[in-house]
Amino acid sequence: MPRRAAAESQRDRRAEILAAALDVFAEQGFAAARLDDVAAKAGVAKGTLYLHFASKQDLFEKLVSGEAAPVLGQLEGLVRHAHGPTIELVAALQAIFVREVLGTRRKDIVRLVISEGPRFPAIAQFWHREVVSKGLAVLSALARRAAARGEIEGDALVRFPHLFMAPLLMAMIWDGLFSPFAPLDVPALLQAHRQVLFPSGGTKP
Amino acid sequence: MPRRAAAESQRDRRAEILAAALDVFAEQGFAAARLDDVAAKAGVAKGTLYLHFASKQDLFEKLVSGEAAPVLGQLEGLVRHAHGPTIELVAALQAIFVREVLGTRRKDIVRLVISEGPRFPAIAQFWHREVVSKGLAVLSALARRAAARGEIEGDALVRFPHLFMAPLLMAMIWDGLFSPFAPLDVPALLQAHRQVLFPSGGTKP
DNA sequence: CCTTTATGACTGACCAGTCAGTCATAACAT
DNA sequence: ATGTTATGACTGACTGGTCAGTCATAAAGG
Repeated sequence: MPRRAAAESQRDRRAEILAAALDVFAEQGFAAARLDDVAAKAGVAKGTLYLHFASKQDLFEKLVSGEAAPVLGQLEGLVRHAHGPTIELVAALQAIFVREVLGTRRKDIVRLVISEGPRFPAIAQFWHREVVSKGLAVLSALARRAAARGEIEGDALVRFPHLFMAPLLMAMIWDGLFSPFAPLDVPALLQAHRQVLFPSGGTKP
Repeated sequence: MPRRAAAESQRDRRAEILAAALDVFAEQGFAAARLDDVAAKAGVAKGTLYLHFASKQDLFEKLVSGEAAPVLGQLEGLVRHAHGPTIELVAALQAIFVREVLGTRRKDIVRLVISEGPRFPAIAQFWHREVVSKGLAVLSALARRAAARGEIEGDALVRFPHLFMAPLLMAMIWDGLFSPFAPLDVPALLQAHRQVLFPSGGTKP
């Protein structure tokens, strides 16, 4: 086998293991997850896990630290090359979040960070530095743009872009907890949120 | 010991065990929590736990199902006997939440429900029925009141009272994850949220 | 005494992590 | 081409430690 192909199959293996690990960790949580299950789901022997990751914790940390960048990139690009009413921009950002996070297994990563983060300070810190603070900076810029265009009043959203995120976070948690017996109409929730954020319908009052 | 006193000391024991269990479960999560630790912290032997609870899971379920009612009662009372601008009512509700949930170990209960709920459908269902849906009903009534007084526009908050709760939820999660290295100014966040909800400052435009 | 309540040593299942051994493929030799 | 040796990814039975739950025994209460 040429060196290139070997390196590729190596990466594939690793990716398979990470995918299996996501399944198992998302379903069981860190402590209850069994590496035998991860190995079985990945179609490898347990020993193989240890050729790619140093320990259960290492596997977990690699898993939740791996998927961060691309979505943030999309958001940043959208805001940087923005034109038109900010309410439409917000709708587009929300749609990206719904499609790329709520609609994929990335939501499970976020839920794992929320659930297990308190016991893994390194993960919490990484996520705050690499994801949360960057995301909030983008949203704050968005709020500044809306204020400059006269679409919103006050500096509340510039100082606390968290207020953009909060309903998205709630949707994610609701989905994990209650959706089997009390589903939440997320698009309607987000539309309602835009109504609240832009009471005049997105135009200068 | 008269029957009354015996029953009381029985209840005290139980309360001590539940308090210790909250400490341990909140710190470790369900799976990693050790009942030896709970017993030690409660000052009893491990066998004693099984005189009060049938199993680890039973203890956990009793723990997260026990603390729900009183706070909701406060909220309901406040809204029922309301007078004055709704923005002040909202500020009062938020203050209750900060004092009675964020400021106590009740926040740990909520975090446990969020983290472990997906693996304990009975708990998720109980909380949705007894806490979440009741809380949302109160908040929806609040929104209807504000709309009737002309303090807000549209029906977004009536249909999705979730939008009241979302920042409180975010504050709770942020506190558990990031507060050691990136504390959040919760009162300022909530004030900003009120600014967004009541753009005209709480008076009819 | 006799009942109720509490104890903590014990058991058995469970699981992270190990490591001696296998085998497909690569590299080299003829 | 064909045979020979080297490599290292992969395997899975095994080990040692952990912990939920039990139960024979002891204390406390009346």
